[in-house]
Amino acid sequence: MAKVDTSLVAHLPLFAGMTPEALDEILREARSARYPKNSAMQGADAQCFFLLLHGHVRAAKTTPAGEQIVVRYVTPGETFGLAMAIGAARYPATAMAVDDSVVLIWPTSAWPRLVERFPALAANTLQTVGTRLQESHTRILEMSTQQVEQRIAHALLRLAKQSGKKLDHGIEIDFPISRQDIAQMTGTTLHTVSRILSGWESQGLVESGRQRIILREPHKIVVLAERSADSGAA
Amino acid sequence: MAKVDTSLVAHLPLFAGMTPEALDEILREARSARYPKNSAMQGADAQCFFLLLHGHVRAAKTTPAGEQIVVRYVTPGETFGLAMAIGAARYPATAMAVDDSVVLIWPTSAWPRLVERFPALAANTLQTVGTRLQESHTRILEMSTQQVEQRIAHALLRLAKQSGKKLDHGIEIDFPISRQDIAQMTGTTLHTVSRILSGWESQGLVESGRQRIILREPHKIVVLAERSADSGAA
DNA sequence: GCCTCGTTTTGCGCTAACGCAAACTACCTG
DNA sequence: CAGGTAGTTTGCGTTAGCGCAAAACGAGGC
Repeated sequence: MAKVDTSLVAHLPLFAGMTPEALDEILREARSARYPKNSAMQGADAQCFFLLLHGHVRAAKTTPAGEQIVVRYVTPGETFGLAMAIGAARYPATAMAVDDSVVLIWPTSAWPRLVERFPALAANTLQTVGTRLQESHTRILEMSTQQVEQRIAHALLRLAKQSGKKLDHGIEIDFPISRQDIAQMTGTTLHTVSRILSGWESQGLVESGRQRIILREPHKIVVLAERSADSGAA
Repeated sequence: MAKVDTSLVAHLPLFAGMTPEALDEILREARSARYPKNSAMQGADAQCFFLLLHGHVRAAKTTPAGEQIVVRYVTPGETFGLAMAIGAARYPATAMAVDDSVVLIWPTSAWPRLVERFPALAANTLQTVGTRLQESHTRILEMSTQQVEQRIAHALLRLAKQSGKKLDHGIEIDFPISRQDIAQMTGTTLHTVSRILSGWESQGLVESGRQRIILREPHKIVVLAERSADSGAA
């Protein structure tokens, strides 16, 4: 098993406040793996937890009826599959690589030992889980109070912020994402997303194509996102 | 400052795996307070965190436009106002006692010390925050895929489960809750909630009045909750 | 017992968004 | 290069639920 270069991950919030030796010890328990684009990453029960090193991962939750929602897109440096840290035996969501991805993998069984030995690990994880909880609440707030157009605007701005590639003529979302995906992030249908993006495209706000979106006028999209339900159109 | 009886709180998940001495030491840092019905419990910045001993607390989040959503109802034994544990300087939500309530209060400043001294505290908190995160995701899933009637059914069943008082003719939700509150939990309007509850009432599923709801036929409400969008009506 | 205020109910019109269906397009495969 | 597949666009009819407004109700205060 190839050893992971600590310098690549030392700066991550997960490892904040840890000595190089501690980090080294933690990394020794991990193995790394590569997942090709569009491959599923998890089985039903939570035997591992992951740290994404490279690529992009989509975490989604499925209804009994088979409909899906996107819980989040994981970007490099983030952890996922933390079911066991919160005491769940099975993953609440499924993960799938949307791009060729590289991850570090720890067996779930290592977690209790690691936490006991390095309490900062629990504290750091608490921070990130807490942040995600707040983001969830924000999302619930948006779904409760905003129209679809505003929600899509917010979703795209968030994606651009966390995975945006700066171009000279805008910001491109740096992984393949379909209308359907955006619909599943905002609680609507791919049809509605398509209509709205088409509208934006004809106004020059975005440029988009097959699984590809470029924000040409991020500033104007911010305005759209913040426009309250009753502020008049056009 | 009156000392808190450890036996009242020793069994709480927050203190799982702690010695009586540790518990005692933690409780020594807390003070208790009583909040009358309908009083606000927090200022803007997160100077304290709370453990609810008695009563019921409503945690709500407000939009820039002044609309509110209910994040959750806190039941006795649960913590709230944990902003600092996740590194936030200000509360993301506001708390208000919906019943006469009694809480334990710790100063935010005590948290880092407590966590360092009792690592189990962080681990336990991680568990509860993680559980809440999952509940949030479930709520997002419901808002994305279910109709209002199903969402209301789920919300009431959840309330009944966590704060239901068993009567011989059903389950009563054990604190004052208005149509507006339910609307803010399910992402709809008080009008729609009222209409749906009226409908249920005329079918004998519930009995309700001013800030008061009794589930008369919990079983049938479960059926309603699980009915998928397309399953035909009556 | 009467008054007042907050909550709930209900009617009515409207529209944002869905759902279905069909056409179109880009990409990948053989 | 032809064919197939997955993603996207668009039209059209429908409707769940909103928004407004007014009335009815009920609880607590004076």
